[in-house]
Amino acid sequence: MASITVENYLKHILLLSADGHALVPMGALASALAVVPGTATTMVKALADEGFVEHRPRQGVRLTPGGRRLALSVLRKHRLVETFLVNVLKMDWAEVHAEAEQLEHAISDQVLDRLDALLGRPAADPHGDPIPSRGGKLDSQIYATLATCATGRALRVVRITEQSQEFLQFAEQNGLQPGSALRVHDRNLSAGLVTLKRKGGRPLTLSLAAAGKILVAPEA
Amino acid sequence: MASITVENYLKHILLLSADGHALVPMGALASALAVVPGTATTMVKALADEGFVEHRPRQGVRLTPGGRRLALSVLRKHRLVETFLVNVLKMDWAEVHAEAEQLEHAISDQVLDRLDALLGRPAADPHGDPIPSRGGKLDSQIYATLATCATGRALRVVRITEQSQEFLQFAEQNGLQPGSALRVHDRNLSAGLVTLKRKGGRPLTLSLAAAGKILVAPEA
DNA sequence: CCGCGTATTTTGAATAGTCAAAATAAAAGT
DNA sequence: ACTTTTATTTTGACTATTCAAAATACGCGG
Repeated sequence: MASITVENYLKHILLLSADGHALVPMGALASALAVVPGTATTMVKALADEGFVEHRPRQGVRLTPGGRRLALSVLRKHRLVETFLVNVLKMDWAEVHAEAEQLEHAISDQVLDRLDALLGRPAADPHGDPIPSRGGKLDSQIYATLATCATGRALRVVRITEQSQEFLQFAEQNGLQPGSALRVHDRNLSAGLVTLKRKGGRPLTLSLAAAGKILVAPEA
Repeated sequence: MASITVENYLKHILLLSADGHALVPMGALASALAVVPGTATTMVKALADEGFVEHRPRQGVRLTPGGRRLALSVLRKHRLVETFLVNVLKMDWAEVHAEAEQLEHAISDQVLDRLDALLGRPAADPHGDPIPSRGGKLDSQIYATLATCATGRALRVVRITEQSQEFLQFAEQNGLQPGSALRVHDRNLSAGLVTLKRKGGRPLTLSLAAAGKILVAPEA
């Protein structure tokens, strides 16, 4: 059985690697895990010995197929647990991340499967992040952000790419949950501001930095 | 934060201590936790340093009020999680113990409270064991067992005092879940056998040892 | 009171994961 | 090319938890 620590390392390598092939630099991994860089190096070498990752010294780490499989199963647990906490226990969208961080290591595949069925086998969690399938497929579509999409078109919020309480709470209070309908009214690059029109709401102005954290898709 | 190991030691001391005042011998604790006796001694001394237990060398351990509080909160988590797994996820009564063993250390008080509400604030788990209240009260009623109760009276199964898969499965297959109605038809101490009549079922014969693990209350 | 068996404690060593700080390699600037 | 900066790795040490095996204390039968 992989320890909680091992599961966390693998999950974060997966999350930082995006295309699943790029090398994740040690520094990035260490800071994601809140350990000093030396610790990450030591641990990554141990993971390499166990066949979970490939370590290119002074360049970074990459998951092996086996490591990826394990990482995806942890991520699946995390996102299904989040979905459960929000949809069934009615917890606040912005605060479930920390809870899931613990539960993802304690839940068995059996329990997870029941939970999945109870939730109706959802494809995405409440933040809009895709949930890996049981078979380990991750539907990673590329979306535009409010900072980059065309103005004027009808859009739908797909996902918030930021885990912090503050930001999620801010998004929620301004009606920017995944699923919300809106359009970009104006974008002023020199001022770094984006103005939105929400369906039946007052206009809202965001900084370009914040807008870049909100993924959107064109309204079907 | 108490580690998972600490939580487990405290929980088992609570479970082995019954009246909450008796000293738990090291050997019993060690075997409940599946560690060698020396390990239990070492750990108990550490727990004593942190104020969770009182250690009487060569006699045993006992929880301090602080240790008891923590132990009860772990036990509450364990039993509410079991209830959730059976009542909501429809898992098998006999297999939830091991699952809860993991989850009890990963679930926050906040999540637990929502779960408790979802379940209707139950007083006992699916095995019939009482669930400690949020305030840390444990309703520990003394029940008779099938090995000791009066014969002929209408009874109801209250609890199975045995965690093993085999036994729970056996009990389930023979209609001996908490709540089942039955009466003791005959008890033969010299042969070590107890014969039951279940409401609308064929008679069933149990060993005295097995009968002693099934707690019953007189039918209201 | 003495020796015996059993439960408990001690001692020494191992493992997993971590940090601090020194050493090193690679990248970047002049 | 030479120096500086920055990222990574190494080294030595520490904590929590565990085991194996040796030492010790306790209660019991004679």
